[in-house]
Amino acid sequence: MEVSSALNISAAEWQVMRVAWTLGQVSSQTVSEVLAEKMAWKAATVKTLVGRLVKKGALTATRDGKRYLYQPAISEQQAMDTASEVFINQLCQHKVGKTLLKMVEETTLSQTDIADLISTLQTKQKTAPEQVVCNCLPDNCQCAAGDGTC
Amino acid sequence: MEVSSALNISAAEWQVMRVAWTLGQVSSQTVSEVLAEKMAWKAATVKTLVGRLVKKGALTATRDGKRYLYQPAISEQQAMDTASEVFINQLCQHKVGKTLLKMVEETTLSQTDIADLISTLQTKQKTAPEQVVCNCLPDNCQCAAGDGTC
DNA sequence: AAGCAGTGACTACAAATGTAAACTTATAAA
DNA sequence: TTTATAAGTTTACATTTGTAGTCACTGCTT
Repeated sequence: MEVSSALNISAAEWQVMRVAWTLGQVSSQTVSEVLAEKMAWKAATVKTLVGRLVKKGALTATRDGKRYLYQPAISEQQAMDTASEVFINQLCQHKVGKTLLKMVEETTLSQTDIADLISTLQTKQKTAPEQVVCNCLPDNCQCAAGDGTC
Repeated sequence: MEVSSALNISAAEWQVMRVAWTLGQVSSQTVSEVLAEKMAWKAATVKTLVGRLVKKGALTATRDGKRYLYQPAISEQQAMDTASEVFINQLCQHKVGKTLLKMVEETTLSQTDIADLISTLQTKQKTAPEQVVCNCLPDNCQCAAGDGTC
């Protein structure tokens, strides 16, 4: 089963979370400063976003004098994994491989990342199917080929 | 530069596009039937979605008697690549590798997909950096480690 | 020719999202 | 203690998104 507390974080909110995840604990002002150039948001916008994140349970607030310090209530990796899952599940399973390939091609990966990926892939290779069937249509795929390859 | 016709397709719309991409050409009724169990949408909902997709330029409509036949105006792979890019760019670059790994672990990939991935990774390995620096903060990373590793 | 049934077009509407102004309140400084 | 100010809280508002009802039109059928 899946706990799947979903907790969906929007794109704008995600930016705020990244700062919180990176710094561990932030004031809304810090977030504003950090995202100043990248987002050019007014302080009010950041406050709204932070407020929504607290309400959603993605951030926890701790009083600190006149202000609050916010800390992530969920781990970045967990959030990213959930987001990845949602993203992948939205795609045609038959084409996920191609898309993953594109992502690997377009992304800068570290030696470690690459080594881990290769290792995992080699293991998967032992039991991987010849074809991953398209799941865009119910049961029987009616696509051109008619063999589930879309 | 980037043409970046973005053309952002929502989650619900994506479901419709998948059917269109798979069948090449569809009537709104076909979409309804195909997504019947998976989405349980009323016919009206599908029509709205199709309408929006046409307006967005993701689908093209061709008259066919009393109805229209819709065909994708953009390729699935292109759409997926764009979506991937947007998704990846939203994440901390330092952690993209871990996330990609998770995706690879959680996804069913074909022998070909795996072979292609390994091949690409081995090539990247030759020029990959030791570390991918976190880009969650402006210039100087202030995270714990202070060395850009978040 | 009249009518029915399937389609598209228009309208609806709440929730989520992106952005932000305005108001209020609680400190820190004077 | 008064006050300036930075924070948080409330309110605002246009879009987008998810879902769907309703109305009008157009061929196919009798």
